[in-house]
Amino acid sequence: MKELEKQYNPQNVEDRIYKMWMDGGYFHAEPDENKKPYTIVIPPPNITGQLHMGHALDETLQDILIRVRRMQGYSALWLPGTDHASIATEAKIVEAMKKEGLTKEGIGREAFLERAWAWKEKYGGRIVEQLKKLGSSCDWDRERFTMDEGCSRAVNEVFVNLYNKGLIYRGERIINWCPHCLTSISDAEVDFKESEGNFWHLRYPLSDGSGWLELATTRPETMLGDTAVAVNPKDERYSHLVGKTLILPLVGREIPIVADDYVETDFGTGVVKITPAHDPNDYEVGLRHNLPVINVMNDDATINELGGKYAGMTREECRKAIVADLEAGGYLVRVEPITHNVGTCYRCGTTIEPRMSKQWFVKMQPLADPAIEAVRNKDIRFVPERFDKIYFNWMNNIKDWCISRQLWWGHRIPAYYCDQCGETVVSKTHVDTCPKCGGKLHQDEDTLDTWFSSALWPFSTLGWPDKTKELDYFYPTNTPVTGYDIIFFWVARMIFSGLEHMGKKPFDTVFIHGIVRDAQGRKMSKSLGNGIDPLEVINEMGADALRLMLANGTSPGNDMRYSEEKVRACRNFCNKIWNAARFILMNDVEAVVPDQLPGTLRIEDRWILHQLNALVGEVTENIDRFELGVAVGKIYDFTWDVFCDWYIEVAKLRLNGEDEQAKADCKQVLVYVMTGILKLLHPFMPFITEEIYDALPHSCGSIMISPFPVFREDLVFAQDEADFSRIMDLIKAVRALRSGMNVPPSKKAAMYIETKSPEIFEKGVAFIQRLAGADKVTIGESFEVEGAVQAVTDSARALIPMADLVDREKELARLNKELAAAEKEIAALSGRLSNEQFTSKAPAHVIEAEREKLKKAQDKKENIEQSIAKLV
RNA sequence: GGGAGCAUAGCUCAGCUGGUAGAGCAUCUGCCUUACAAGCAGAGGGUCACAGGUUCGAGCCCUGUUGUUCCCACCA
Repeated sequence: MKELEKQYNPQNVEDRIYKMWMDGGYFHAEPDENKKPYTIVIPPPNITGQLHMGHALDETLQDILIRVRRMQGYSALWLPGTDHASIATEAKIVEAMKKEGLTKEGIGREAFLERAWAWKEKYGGRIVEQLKKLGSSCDWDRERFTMDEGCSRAVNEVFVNLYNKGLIYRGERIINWCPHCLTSISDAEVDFKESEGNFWHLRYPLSDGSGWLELATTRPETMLGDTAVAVNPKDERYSHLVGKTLILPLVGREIPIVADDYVETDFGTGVVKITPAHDPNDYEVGLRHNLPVINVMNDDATINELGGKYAGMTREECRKAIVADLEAGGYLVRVEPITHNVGTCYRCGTTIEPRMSKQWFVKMQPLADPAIEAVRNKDIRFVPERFDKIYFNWMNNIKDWCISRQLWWGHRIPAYYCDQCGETVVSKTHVDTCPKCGGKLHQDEDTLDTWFSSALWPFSTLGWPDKTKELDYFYPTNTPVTGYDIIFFWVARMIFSGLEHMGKKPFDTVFIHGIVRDAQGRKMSKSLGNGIDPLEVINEMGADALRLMLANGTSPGNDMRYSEEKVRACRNFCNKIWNAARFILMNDVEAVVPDQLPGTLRIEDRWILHQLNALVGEVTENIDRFELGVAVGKIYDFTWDVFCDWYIEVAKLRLNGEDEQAKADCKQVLVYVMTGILKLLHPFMPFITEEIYDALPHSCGSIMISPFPVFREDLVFAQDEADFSRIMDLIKAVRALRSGMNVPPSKKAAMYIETKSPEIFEKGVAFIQRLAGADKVTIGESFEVEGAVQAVTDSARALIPMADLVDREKELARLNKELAAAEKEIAALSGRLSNEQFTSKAPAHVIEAEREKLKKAQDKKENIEQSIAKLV
């Protein structure tokens, strides 16, 4: 039998155990017709990423779910992998090249991609190694990468299918442009941030010299591209001007005054300058009124040659110059400070420039409809349910998805253009020659949005478009686990992609969690420097302590706060289990047969087995309902307050005794209950439970493949449970009494127990002696004891002769206080029970429970009264 | 402008379909009781944000108010 160290030391355990699991192949899942499948696909972390608390929470929750199902006999597949993260990775590589004095354009596409793959080889594995530190039981044999061959094939397949169905198209639209990343981004990738700005009130002169029109703008530099000014058609202030023209200040262009409903009469001056090339709303107005589109900016948001003397300036420089010139020209009326929302790039934070551009789009409406229906009819369910509203809101208002990126790192768009005739060919495989004219084809230079490939993750990773046995068995998957912040990016897109390409939903339940904040409730961020490194926490406290903290502290969909005290408390719990195990092992349990109970059970055995069994039932239910925090909280309480504080303490009586059979029986129960606890706890705390399981007599090679406990009718012992609780109540009452009188535990005293149920307390004599500081215990109906203090419960009175300590007046006061409390309870309960409304309307089990409580309160009151009588 | 979450002990949070409030940490008292001082035994501490309503009964359901956090839309 293995010896356990005095204190649990995770550093000595975790890596060794993880290796043992890997060597055993326990993480690997295969299609198995004798088992039910259970599948989770990991939200693929970025290859550039480093493990942070958000991952730690996400992975912990997934690992809990997958380990439970695996132990319950499912073929449980947790499919891992990483994301190429086009924009983030490319930015990092460009950054690194900059230090070498190189640019992307300088080295060219091919050389750049070589570097990128080298980068992936170097850093892509880092995050994977970090996931392992958490104990993640991913099937590493099936690890995938969004740009590996299979996933890339799926991407091309999807692109071509959607194109052929008319659901992917290329077009010139106004899109979100990041002047720093130099690429388009999707609507979902724009972060609106509140910022302080100005409302510049300008006046544009009428062409006929009859006066001015005042308007207000937050972006004066865009006036270079103005092609109209709009007013509301119902606005009587301006109706006489509609159709007239203005001379655009500084530029001199003649532009029309148009009427459009888009303009609100009560905002600003009720006049809007229209810049179709640089504002999505203006673009719409421009379409309706056939206005020219004048793009005055370059890719990097500097002013282009159409900007005349401002050409070459940045947006910011141009704004200053224009405002100064407008003021000098008498066109600036006033400047009004204003706070407004500015769109920024979610990757780099640069202000987005809306601009006209030719890009590829996914037509969303036909894809969104079935995706909405799947959630509406509960085919796919969000946990917690409220997130379906967020999903509906997004899906119902969805616009076409801009999927092309002006980046090199990613899936290159499988579209080819003919240099001769201009024909567009979209093909899964590389093509060189134009099918129409035989001319030379060149491939589109752009790549796809990184989320385009992650949208296919639940089936691309299982081998689609091939019909693999894995795809057949593991798809639809079951439970993606992710933060509410990526519902749009990932979850929504997996739903419509799965429905469209597989014809089946990608999963049934989306388990949503919140984000991990710092101790003050702030979001952890690099700029604040308040991030906590999970790896450091693991080093210091152990992975199990961190996992327990994350699991215990979370309720679905809600944010949580990280605090070191919480982890420390969990670390202490690890030590508690560890020491309970040490205690058991100290008692030479080699002969114990695992998973078996002794032929004869004592009252305390039945009590603990009843409690454990009830716990198993409850915990299983909680887990099925994704109430993981509640589940592990219950196991925690049972382990500490029930098993350690009571059962182990009473077990010592038999273990220290002479009766060898009793000793053996007790060890059997100890190991049985301990093993039950370890199994329940294993999904939450895999390392320590494995280490202890291995040290105890056990029946499986590893706890992670041992069967999860199930509720058993034959382990319900309600009567013993109730009887033992009565004994415990008396012990607690005596302890409280002694503590209140500052009697040290070492001071033993005789005890006379007056009770109507002597048979119960006869069974508890030894426990009372050990745990309530009694030496000789006598049980009967009534005793005459001089100078005794009395502890009263509903089923017994304990008289303890302590003449030197008894203060009659104090005793009387204490008992009267208890009497008053009992009477108050009786009044409340009997009031309720005599209320006909209550007895006729409340459910039977509630009434029964109330009667039971009343009975106990009355018994207790009677007992207190008798105790008082003895004092008088 | 639309929507959602949160508000419970000094702090951080549980409280599952309404049955009469819990944990961890902190505080106080007493204990080295041979698994554990990262521990053991006790104790104190809450008009469950506020105001109404439904109900025999509300922390939980409904309405409104306040505070707070967030999401979406977007303000020319």
